[in-house]
Amino acid sequence: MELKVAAAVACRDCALYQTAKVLGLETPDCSSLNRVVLRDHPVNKNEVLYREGDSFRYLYLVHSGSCISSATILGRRSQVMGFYLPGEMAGIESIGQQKCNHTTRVLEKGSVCQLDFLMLEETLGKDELIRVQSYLLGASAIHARQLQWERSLTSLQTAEQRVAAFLLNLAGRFESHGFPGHQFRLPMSREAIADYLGLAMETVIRTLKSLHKKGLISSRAKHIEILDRTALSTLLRS
Amino acid sequence: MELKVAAAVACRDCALYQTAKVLGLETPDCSSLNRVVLRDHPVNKNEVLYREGDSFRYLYLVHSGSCISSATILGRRSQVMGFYLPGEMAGIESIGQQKCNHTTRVLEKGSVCQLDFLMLEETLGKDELIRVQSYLLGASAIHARQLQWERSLTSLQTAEQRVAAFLLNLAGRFESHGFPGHQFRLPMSREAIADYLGLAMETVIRTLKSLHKKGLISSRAKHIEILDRTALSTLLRS
DNA sequence: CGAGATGTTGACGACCCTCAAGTGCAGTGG
DNA sequence: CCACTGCACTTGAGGGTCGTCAACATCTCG
Repeated sequence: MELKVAAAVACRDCALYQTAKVLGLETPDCSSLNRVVLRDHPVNKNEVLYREGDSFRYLYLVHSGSCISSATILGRRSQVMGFYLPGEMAGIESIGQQKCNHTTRVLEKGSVCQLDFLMLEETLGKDELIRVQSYLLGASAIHARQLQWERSLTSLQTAEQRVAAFLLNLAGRFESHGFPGHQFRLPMSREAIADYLGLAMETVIRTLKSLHKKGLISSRAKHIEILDRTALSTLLRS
Repeated sequence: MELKVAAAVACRDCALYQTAKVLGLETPDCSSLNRVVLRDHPVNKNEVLYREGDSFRYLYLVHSGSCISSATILGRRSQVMGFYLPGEMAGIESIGQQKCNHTTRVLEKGSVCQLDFLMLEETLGKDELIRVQSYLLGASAIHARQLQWERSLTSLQTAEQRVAAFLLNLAGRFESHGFPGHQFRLPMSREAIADYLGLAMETVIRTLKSLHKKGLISSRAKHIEILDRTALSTLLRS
């Protein structure tokens, strides 16, 4: 409808590109890169990238579109664990393990680059391997920071705080990948947000409306505009 | 008072020992090991191992006693992020980053082994470095799994579910380090549990009492006994 | 023994989950 | 162009859970 953003990261802003760089795969003709990377592979809505229990093999860089990942934890029904925006890397949460512990599917159709993680380890020399591992440790750390952020949602008491934190987090992530952070399109349904935040869908809806009425955001369908970022942040400080 | 367990892991059950093994530092006289590891260093209650913002340098293996870590996230007051039991590694959450993002202090006095992470990287040869990095990726993955578990607390609706999940998690961790899982001493205060779980202290107390009355656990001061593990697990399945 | 920290209990009210009914929108086929 | 269907979203009413506050008990340690 309105601003149907064909949001896509430039390759140089892409995390996989960084990976490729540390690999020394940045040759002029990209021949080495092409051995381990499948580039700009189109994916359709609801397509599954990988499933819980699959043996771990690939990292996916979301080039355009977006993904949602879920997992069954604590023996409960599958829960939404996170979202992958353009420029972010899916599959990273399974590094260091035999099997994937998330199921990740496409939320909005787009394209992904795919890196064969196993072939990487087999193909590389020692020096390259050291750089790759070192890079992956850094990537794991970034993933861990996001996990810690999500973990701290537990201590946010009100639905208003959780929704505000969610919007600010999305804004920051969009910005860090080169998109405007004050105005964006929510890739996911209200229900997915609710599941992710541990709230009921109705509560998410009412909270968005309430923030809208207070003038802190504009929320119309999937289009979000952040009008008063400072006030939103202040909500979090208990 | 009662069963003042001098809970301490045997060195072979210790995560640092595993590290040392992958390092090839397992020489008969331990001379190499002693270069990077400070062993069995006694620590007192409330002693700070490292502080938020410190530059990252050491990994700590809790040998006996226990630790609590906290962080300021979302711009709020410091929040309890986790506990380190005997056999677990503190500091792992800062791997891949310049600075520590947690403050970790001693909850019950005991002793820790300390590994100089920076000296490690300087001292080692390529092959050793590859093994270390590979091991650390695995350790990060374990840490990430615990983070994911904690993250999923958000979706547990009732206080009863959160407390049950907490007790089961502790039980599992004690067991995986060679201690009985059905009966243990809580190292931390009710307040710390509450903060960790995102609940009020009073709620934690009432919930423990309620679980006690239902016959699922026995809770007397810091002493916990798990009487019906199956029923506790069932509580989590919504 | 006394003082401060930690833990416990009760009363009350706000917040949010549940359930249920209703609205808007996209895609389909006549 | 219109009805029709399905789905996501919205709105309202009611009740339970848990946070807050305040008083009190117990534990710990000098």
